[in-house]
Amino acid sequence: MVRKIKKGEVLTYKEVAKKAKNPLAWRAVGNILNKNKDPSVPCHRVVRSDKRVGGYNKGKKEKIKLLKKEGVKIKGERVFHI
DNA sequence: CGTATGACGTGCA
DNA sequence: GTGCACGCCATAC
Repeated sequence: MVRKIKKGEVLTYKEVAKKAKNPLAWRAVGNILNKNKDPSVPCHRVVRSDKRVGGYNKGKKEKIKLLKKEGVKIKGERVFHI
């Protein structure tokens, strides 16, 4: 599911879980992503419902940097919802 | 199979 | 805005 996120897209854990199948599994989403450090999965495009970057296996800083590079506006730890 | 944990979310003070 | 507690699902051991 996360793999389907295109460049510049920013979905929340809830949205991902919802599209995945279980709208209530958003908690597991982050959990799985964390352990499954798969480069094929742009997990850095998944943010919290608060629009915060959340975390990242390589560090939230890297996550923010990647997002900004892709054209996502980020204010510190905050992400501008598109 | 049961327990513990987490890149979380929501509610309340 | 911040901190605390509770609840939820999937995974790991």
